[in-house]
Amino acid sequence: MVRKPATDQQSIGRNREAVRQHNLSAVLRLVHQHGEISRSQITQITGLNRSTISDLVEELANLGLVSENESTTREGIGRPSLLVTGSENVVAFSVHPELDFLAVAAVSLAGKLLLEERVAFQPGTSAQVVVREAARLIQKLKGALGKDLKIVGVGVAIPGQVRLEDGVVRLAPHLGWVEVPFAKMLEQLVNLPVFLDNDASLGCMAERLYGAARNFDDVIYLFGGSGIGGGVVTAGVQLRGSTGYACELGHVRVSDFAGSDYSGLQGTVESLVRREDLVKALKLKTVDDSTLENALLANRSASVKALVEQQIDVLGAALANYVNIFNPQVIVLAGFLSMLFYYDQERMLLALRQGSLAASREGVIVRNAELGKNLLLVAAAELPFSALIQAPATYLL
Amino acid sequence: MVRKPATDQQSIGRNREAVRQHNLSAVLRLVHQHGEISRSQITQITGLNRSTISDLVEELANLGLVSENESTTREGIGRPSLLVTGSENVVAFSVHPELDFLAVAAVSLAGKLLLEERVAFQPGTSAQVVVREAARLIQKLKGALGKDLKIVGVGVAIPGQVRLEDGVVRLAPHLGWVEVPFAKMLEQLVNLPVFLDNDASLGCMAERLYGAARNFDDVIYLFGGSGIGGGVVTAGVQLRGSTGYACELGHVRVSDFAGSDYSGLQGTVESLVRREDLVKALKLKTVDDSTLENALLANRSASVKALVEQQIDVLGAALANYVNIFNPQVIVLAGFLSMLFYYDQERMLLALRQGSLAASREGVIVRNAELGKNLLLVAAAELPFSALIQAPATYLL
DNA sequence: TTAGTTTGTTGTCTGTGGCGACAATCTAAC
DNA sequence: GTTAGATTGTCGCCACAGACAACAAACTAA
Repeated sequence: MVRKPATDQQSIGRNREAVRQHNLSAVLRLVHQHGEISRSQITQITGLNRSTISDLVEELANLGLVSENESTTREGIGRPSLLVTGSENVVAFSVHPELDFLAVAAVSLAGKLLLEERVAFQPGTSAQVVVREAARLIQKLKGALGKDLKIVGVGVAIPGQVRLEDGVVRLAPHLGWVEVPFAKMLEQLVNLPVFLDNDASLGCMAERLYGAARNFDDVIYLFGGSGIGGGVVTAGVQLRGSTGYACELGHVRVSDFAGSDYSGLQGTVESLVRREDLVKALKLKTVDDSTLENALLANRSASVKALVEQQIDVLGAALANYVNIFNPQVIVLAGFLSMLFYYDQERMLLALRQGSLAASREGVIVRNAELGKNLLLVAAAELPFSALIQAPATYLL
Repeated sequence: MVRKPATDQQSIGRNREAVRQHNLSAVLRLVHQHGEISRSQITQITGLNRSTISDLVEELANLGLVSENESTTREGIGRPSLLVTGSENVVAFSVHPELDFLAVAAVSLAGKLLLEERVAFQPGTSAQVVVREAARLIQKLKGALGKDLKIVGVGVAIPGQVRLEDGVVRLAPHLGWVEVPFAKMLEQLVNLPVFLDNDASLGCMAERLYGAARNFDDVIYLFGGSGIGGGVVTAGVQLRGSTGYACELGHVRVSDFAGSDYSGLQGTVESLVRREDLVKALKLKTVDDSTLENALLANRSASVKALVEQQIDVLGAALANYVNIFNPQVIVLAGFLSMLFYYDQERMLLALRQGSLAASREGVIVRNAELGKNLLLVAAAELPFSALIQAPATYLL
């Protein structure tokens, strides 16, 4: 039951069925994205007729995907419009394996994180064990959620490269996984469709839907953890590449420097902008982001300052490259990269300016991410949801 | 009458009109791309019913956009299908200003280059003069083409950055143009809608439609002339960026080298892989591509070899960056970059391998461009044609 | 309470694509 | 040359999604 993540595949010809499916899909997408939206808003946004929207919403309600409620707030003139809400009974599970923990959550179609479980792991735990544990936690959550549920599937955020077609983890350097058929393994245990994606791509999607890149159609997202991952949205569409391995923004070479990154490449951003170098320079052991940030801002030593500034310069040059390539509207920095930006905003922007073409960088906004650590759990659930939204009438059979 | 180049803007809701327009558009696009295509092929590709296709083709024929002819070749079993051809009476003009010449052509909807005019110019000629000359040549071609014409518009290939919305040339370093409202200027003289685009983007589009990247949906195109320009297609869509200045692949920094490129950026591909360095090293004056290639391959001096190999290494590293970022299916090298690839294919591929992630580069094909110097004239005509194809029923009023 | 506004509902209409039957026109085999 | 088989074009009819108009419902503002 391995399935591709839903891409907006539009066959060339368009027939009646396709229209109906598209419109159902459009309405459900609006409901899902807004959490709660009035019929009249749907009418406005889609451009369809009132009666058509009425019909579409009724069909979605019959499918058990949305529910209609009378508005509670009294605002505006005229008859109040009915509010359409994503059903709380339609849920997806999300799974997020990381270096030293595993997180599993249940998320409702309305976008609410219903339940969450976290388990600590030894670094280097095998995929086998992680999959088993994920399956166990999913069963546990399923039990806790009650009976009347429609379960859409499982979304997994992987810190590494994923083959989207069949959910194989090609390489997750920090986890030490190579060619792990994660989706297949987990599907056999939970008997649900499992979708995988790269964590940074999901982070990008989440920031675009709910965070710092909301309402932008051309976004660059950079996440700094143990390595540096990236996500790109152009013209409102997530960049994936021919086989799903695009957006390796951390592995872009910007220098002749001979040090190498986690994947053995030289002179890349990831090899020059390293969280562990900061941790080491600050003589810390802890790996908590906020602790690191506080220590960084409190520290006054020249050597630390030089290191940070060097990282800022490299990151700024990398951003300039992305700007020349993508001409984005907004660049969102997440993880420890946020600290670098906060540390000396002007310096980073200067490096960006120096390396980019005037026209390309015009109007570019650089800002820090808004969403916290639950980001990825909500975003991963988006994978099965988007498959559902793609084909609302048929997906749940 | 300035217009945006057509982007596949689909409003969220889909009504009957939109369906009809989309299907008309899809059929016309197929006819245009294939030049000549049978009804049954259209039926297969679109997935629509025979009778629907019949209806759609009839409507397009009534609009004067296509014509139907009986097949001349006798192939296959069953009743032979009617061939649908783009009308020869529907034409677009294309304009290509370069450093030392101006080319203007008339291209039919069937994709045939009907007529062409070339005029030599002094480098540094003002935009005013170029526009006037372009208008004169367009009028001349119009006169030569006869009476029964439907003229779709004018497409212009600019060697520089273009604001797509209103056709302003922001910066064309080799021409010495800054902030030139080229589209507006030309429209006032010829009274036709004028569309501008970057030359490398158009080259990319042309190679994808008719050349080395045919049938690929994830393409990177690099053109080496006096500078280096790029074009990118991802998931079948041309990358444009938020305001149209994306794909400046030549201005991507890959080194700490302090030399700067035409736009003053340091360590970029364009600053390290320079055609004029090759010309100088070979002690040539001529700037013809084939002469340069012959001289390069004939030369045996160690210093030239070192220079070429250095350029190959830099270009390979840049390609590796693009591969990590875009995960393409094919990389197409055009202009003098073709020579570098031809000179030592293995060396360039080695550099690519060394700088890219294994998964990202899997299956990537590197090849030279196929289309010659008329490439851009045909591609530029694509701009007004794609506006027509976007709205076949209404575009010509 | 009334006028004005906006929205939901219902029944009807329109237009586009699907479908089946039949004719047209080919190839292949005898 | 003839016939069987296959594919395609055409025509008439049907189904169905969305548009539209009229009316009812439910609000605000005066």
